[in-house]
Amino acid sequence: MNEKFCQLPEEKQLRILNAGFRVFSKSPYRKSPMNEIAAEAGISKSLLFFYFRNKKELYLFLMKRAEELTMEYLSKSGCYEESDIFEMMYKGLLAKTEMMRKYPDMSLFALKAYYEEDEEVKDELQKIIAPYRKLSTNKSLPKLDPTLFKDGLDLNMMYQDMFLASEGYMYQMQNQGRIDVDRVLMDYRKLIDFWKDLYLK
Amino acid sequence: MNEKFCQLPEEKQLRILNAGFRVFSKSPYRKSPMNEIAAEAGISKSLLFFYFRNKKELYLFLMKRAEELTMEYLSKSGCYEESDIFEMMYKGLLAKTEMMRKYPDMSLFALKAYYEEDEEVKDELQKIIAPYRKLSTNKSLPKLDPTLFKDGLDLNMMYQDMFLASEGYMYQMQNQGRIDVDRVLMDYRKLIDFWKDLYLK
DNA sequence: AATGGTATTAACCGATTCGGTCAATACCAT
DNA sequence: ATGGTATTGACCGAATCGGTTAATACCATT
Repeated sequence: MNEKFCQLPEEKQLRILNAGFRVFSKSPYRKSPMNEIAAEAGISKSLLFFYFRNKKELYLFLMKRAEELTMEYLSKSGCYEESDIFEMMYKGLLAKTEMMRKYPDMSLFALKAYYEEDEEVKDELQKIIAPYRKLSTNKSLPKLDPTLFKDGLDLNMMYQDMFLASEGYMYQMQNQGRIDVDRVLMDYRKLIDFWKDLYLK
Repeated sequence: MNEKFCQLPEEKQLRILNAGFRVFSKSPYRKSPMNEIAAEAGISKSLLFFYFRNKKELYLFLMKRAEELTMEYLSKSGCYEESDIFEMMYKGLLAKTEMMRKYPDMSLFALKAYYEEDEEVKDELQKIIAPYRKLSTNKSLPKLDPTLFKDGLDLNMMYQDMFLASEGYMYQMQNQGRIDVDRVLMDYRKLIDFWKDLYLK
């Protein structure tokens, strides 16, 4: 990546980043042309090639950024320090919605990159993705104090229920073109409170 | 579509259908080449053009088939006649998993087609999709007998929870290359039973 | 107004890919 | 051998691709 790119005003950087996320999220690597990205960003193809030597460099740069931003937003959300599992999930989704507000296509891009198999980028991509992989470990149940929950409750099933519903939530959000972030958050908050009432003593 | 296509042995028809679903589900219409579909199906491009006059015809044919098959599988599952909401959801997902067994990429194809905006197919596509649209109305709560459920339970929230978790389930399934259908069904059954225990009196 | 450095682009290139055609071939029963 | 059918390789013109380069627009300083 050309150093000049970092010196760009943030608004322009964002436009280019999001254009890249957008185009690469809609087609596989090979089928995602640079001129489309340039057009989407409102700059010429030549300028895009000035900032990034070639397509591969741009693609890997985007993946690296996606990983960095995800880590940053998640840790900034404080969801890791949260001991209350309900608030932990809420903070997690809060972080994701804020990311979607600023980078609407980043998570879709990352998901697609996760399964990208093009020889030209496959190997180097995997190295960048590695930290991402550990992150998806939160499918499994964290440690909980059983005395806080209703007697006889299967904590594993409870967590699976909540985890899946959250995934479903994100899924629904992505399949909507425009996202009313505040509305989404309110709905999710209601769901969390519903669970608290349902599961806690 | 050429009449000869219908006279093909089912195995070969299936190969071609699934190849189409697969390729079109990975890229937008414009970026999905016929020769890739042919190769995936194990036939020559010429033969594919013998069965379908052009790309547009194949694409629209696939969408029509996807819609027919979905309707067929769903009504055959008996989920519409089911009065027990839990069993209704189970039967619904059962139908979907059976579809995924036979047509692994069909639902992804349909989802992508849902948002396809290419001028070449957009208008005619919308006509075919119309029935599909009504189907997604089941986001809203069906009528339920409140006396069956635990007192004070917010039925609307309950349904939203279950609906979202089911969506999350499908989502997870699709992002796995190969699907262990039986395993998936067993897990979902456990989830349903968990809900029954949780929500019913 | 001339200068010079920087940001940006239009025009171009060779290679590849695309949708689609068609004449030729493989296959198979008679 | 024959004749019909299923299937393909080779080909076409047009478009698209990644990438280069020489030219231009822009802007502050003199």
